[in-house]
Amino acid sequence: MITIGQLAEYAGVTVKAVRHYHQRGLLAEPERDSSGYRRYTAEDAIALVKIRTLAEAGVPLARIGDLLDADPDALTAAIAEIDHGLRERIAQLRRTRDQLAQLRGGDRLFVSPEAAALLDELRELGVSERQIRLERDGWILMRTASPEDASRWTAEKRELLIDLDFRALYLDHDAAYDWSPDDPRLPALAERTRTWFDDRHHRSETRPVHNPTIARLAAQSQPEASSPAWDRLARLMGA
Amino acid sequence: MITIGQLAEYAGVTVKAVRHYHQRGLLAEPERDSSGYRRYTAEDAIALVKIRTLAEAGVPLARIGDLLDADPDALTAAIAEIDHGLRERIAQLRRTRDQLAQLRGGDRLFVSPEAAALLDELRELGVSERQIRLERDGWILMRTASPEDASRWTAEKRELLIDLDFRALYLDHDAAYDWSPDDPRLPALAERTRTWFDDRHHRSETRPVHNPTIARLAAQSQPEASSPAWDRLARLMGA
DNA sequence: GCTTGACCCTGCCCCAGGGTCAGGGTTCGA
DNA sequence: TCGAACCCTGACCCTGGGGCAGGGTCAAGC
Repeated sequence: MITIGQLAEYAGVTVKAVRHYHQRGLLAEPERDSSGYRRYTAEDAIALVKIRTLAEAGVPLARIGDLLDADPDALTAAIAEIDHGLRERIAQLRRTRDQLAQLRGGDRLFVSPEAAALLDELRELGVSERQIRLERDGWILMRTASPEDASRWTAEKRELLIDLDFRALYLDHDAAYDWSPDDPRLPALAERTRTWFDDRHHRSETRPVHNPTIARLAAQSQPEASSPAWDRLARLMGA
Repeated sequence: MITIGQLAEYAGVTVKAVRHYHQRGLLAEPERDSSGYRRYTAEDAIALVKIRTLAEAGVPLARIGDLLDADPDALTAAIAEIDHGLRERIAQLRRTRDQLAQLRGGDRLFVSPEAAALLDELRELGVSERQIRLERDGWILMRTASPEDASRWTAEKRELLIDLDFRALYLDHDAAYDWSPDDPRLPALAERTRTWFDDRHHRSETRPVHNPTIARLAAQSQPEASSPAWDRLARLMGA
């Protein structure tokens, strides 16, 4: 006959946990000795190890209670199911480890793989970090609005980047961010941009990504989403 | 600017969880629109994904708060530590899977590997299941009293079992459990047992495991731990 | 015989990480 | 213009215990 402390240590749980299991009806209350202490037998130890094993597997205590006085077939089935859940949790934890590793840097955690690839391509092109942040945030917001559209548009934009003219325009717009709104290069840039759009339209290819909703989404996401020069550019192109 | 529902779906958490993170100060409260709705930016989405990633790794919310506004070096160190914990948890879950598999049968979960081997040997010898339960429960209780002693005694008992005389005695004591207390074979068995003990003692080998404390422990652990015939045997040997 | 430290008892409140419900107001698409 | 789907706050509930209070018990050493 052993005490609650010995029992708890045997099973590797706390005394408090044992009392908790009594309260929940998982473990039968044993006899008390003359001073009111609980006195346990080997059978209690066996029952407690079973409880602990199931609890460590993540089985809720309420279900452990049912399981322990279920018939062996039901127990076997339940164990198979619990084991399956365990395997899944292990897989999940492994995925979490991968994600954790990405937490220290990079955008892959926040955007789709396609968008991440797009951002990498822009980086390689020499686009400013400010502009890349802008792009990234735009894609994040787009995905919240419509993941499928965002995915499609990402692909389209990556195709567009094959076009050397588009690349040049993109880089120039990026550079123009910091220009003075009176910069004489702005009208020329606006003209080139408009011509490029018209060309594409004439060749009746897919319309480039310039959905106003998206533009608005992106624009409102950050204070740096516009600049005096860009505002001027927008007015010049809209005219 | 997105709503709380869109934000939550993006990060794969519930709306309630987002509000919870606000309350805990993990995620800054964003601006409200004219009707009091929270309006989020891409930066909030990024922050939320970070929070979720850490939370999924099992980091307590309070610590996540500290981590998010710690310097990058501290973050890197913390991530390494968290990843280590994650790896340990995966190993732990794997162990739990093994234990779970043993839950359906066998004693290996409850006794030391040595004691399990001893029980197997007894089974092979043809010892009754009742007696094996008795042995098992005895070892469980002994381990709660003194794991090292239990381990040593287990080894000694396994050595003893090599002795053919001891085996025969063990099996006869097992069989005697069900005899009538008046059975004429009892005195002879008691005599044989005593002779065997004396022989060992003369050869001054290690004293066999017959510590009274242990006997008492085992005896009190179960109602079937004694029988009329055994009681008689004990009296005969004690005389 | 007395003290000291390690146990044990019950009962209570506390924590994380939310879920759920109540009792509203808002927005949006058909 | 109406109903569905959102959003708001606040309050209570849940699991699996931890911690503490306030007290009783036991065994060892002096």
